[in-house]
Amino acid sequence: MDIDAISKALSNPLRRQILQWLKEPDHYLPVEECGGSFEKGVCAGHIERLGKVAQSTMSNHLSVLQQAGLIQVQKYGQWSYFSRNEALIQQYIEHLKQTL
Amino acid sequence: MDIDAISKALSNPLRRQILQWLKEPDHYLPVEECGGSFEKGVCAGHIERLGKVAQSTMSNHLSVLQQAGLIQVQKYGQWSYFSRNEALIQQYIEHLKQTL
DNA sequence: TATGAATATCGAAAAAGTGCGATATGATGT
DNA sequence: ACATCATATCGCACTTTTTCGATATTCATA
Repeated sequence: MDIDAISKALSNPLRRQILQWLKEPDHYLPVEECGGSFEKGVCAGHIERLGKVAQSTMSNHLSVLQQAGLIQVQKYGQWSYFSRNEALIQQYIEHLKQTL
Repeated sequence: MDIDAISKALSNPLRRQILQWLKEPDHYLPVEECGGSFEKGVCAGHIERLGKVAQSTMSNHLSVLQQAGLIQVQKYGQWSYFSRNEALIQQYIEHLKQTL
């Protein structure tokens, strides 16, 4: 668990927002467009439409979250499905409870 | 509770370290030099000696932590005694548990 | 009042983060 | 093969963060 990478990833408001979107995608996104379910995660394009930034910017934020381990990617064809790494998120909160 | 200010404050490794030092000052600092106890907190000079950065740099980090509300200052004469704001720290962890 | 000690603030330089458009990559469909 | 769509990466500008030395402030004391 890379505390520094996680802390930095969480220091950006849009990246925190992305984690919220991924938590309950059906509250924010039309499930029909995502293969009928969010089981595999949410594809980058949908997240991009929610955050009002350029495609390359969003791609970069997703990459930062991924490198910190907070989200995972599964690729199906030309789509990238992002989902939260709940285990790591819990582990990080637990770490804060112990050390912060 | 300013989530953004707290997140940014915690995104720096030295500032996280400072919070640890303040958590158990007697593990790191000589209590004799601090008026016989750490009840009021720890004075800036002691923290400066632990972190190997310039005095102005440390002063700035302490200021960032303070503006986020994570630590408090009490001034006695020419000394500034810093201590953790445990209530806010707990509140922040609780917030993460709910929203992250 | 002059000196020193503890801390804060200022100004500048370097480093890191953020954002965008353009381009590249890689899969899909015609 | 070619055009298209989804996503990633590149190059660059802009902003913010980090750090430092120098200076200011504030209090204590000779």
